[in-house]
Amino acid sequence: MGKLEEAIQQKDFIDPYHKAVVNLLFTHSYVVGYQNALLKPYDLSPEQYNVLRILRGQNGNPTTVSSIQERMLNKMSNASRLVEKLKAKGLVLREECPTDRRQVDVMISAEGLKLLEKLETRIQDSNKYYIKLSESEVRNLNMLLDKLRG
Amino acid sequence: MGKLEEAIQQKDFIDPYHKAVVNLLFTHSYVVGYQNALLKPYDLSPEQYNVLRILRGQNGNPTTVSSIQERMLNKMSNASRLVEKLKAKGLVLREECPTDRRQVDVMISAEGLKLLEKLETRIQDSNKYYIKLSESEVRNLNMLLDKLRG
DNA sequence: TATATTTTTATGTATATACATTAAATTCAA
DNA sequence: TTGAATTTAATGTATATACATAAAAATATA
Repeated sequence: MGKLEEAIQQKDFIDPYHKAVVNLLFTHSYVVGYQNALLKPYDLSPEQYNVLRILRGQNGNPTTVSSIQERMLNKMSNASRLVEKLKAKGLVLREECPTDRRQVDVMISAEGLKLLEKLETRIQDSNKYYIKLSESEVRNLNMLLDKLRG
Repeated sequence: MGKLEEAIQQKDFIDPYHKAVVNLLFTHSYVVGYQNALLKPYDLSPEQYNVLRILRGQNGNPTTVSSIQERMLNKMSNASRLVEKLKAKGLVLREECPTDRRQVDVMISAEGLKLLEKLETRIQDSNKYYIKLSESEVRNLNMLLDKLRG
């Protein structure tokens, strides 16, 4: 795969910033491709997997839909419908919040936890396989992405 | 925005590789948000804009749909329908390839070129505004993304 | 307290994506 | 040279995304 210019046969970028935008979009597609392939047998999308992880991070405390939305990777996505899908698969529990009836309490189910556990090592192996960077380079990349967003 | 852990209130990543995946998805959403906002008044999606740039890069030579597909940022997207949209807006020309009737020759139109030109400086300014990295950091990021894909 | 404003979730809708399938044209091979 | 295999583009379909709007409940204000 290698250099962006060769991968997409484009070389007339406005400047390195524009190239970075294209590079991010292209690398995103590369990563999501592997994620989809791994998660598809389990009938999960990458964002659904992420929401399950968000819920597990609550250590048993219920979370509202808006709180999930804030933490989602795709800000404009739709937490409500996503939770609905996960509930239909039995991976989360959803019930009216007793203190505020507008809100909805969402929790990961035992089945959801089991699925996450089953996926953990597969994902770890997969990530290391297709991310062709050393650990220090990955840390550097994380630092730059954090800084990029300011 | 800053550090990923704070931005999405998640800190239990499997390892730096997994964090990089999440960071890429999140940063992608950040970037695409700005791209959408900029392009929306012109009724273009980021990938449509990219295809126009691919076509301009051909310097007047027609390109086939499969060739566009290969160069697109989103490998699984649908070049055929995207070209159809751009044609409906008068931004590209499309006609049967004379030497191979399966193929379709696509070219950017004068109107398409004019639109790209109009967008150029806006995009350049916008990119520099929301990518909060120095030029050397951006180059470093591009290098790491290229290397990531191997 | 009654009404307006805000918050929270759900829904509507157009577009985009992922992926399978179809249809037509070309190339390959018996 | 005829039929099989391949290539190319288009279409079908389910899901996801972007964004507007609606509906219900809570809070603020007159």
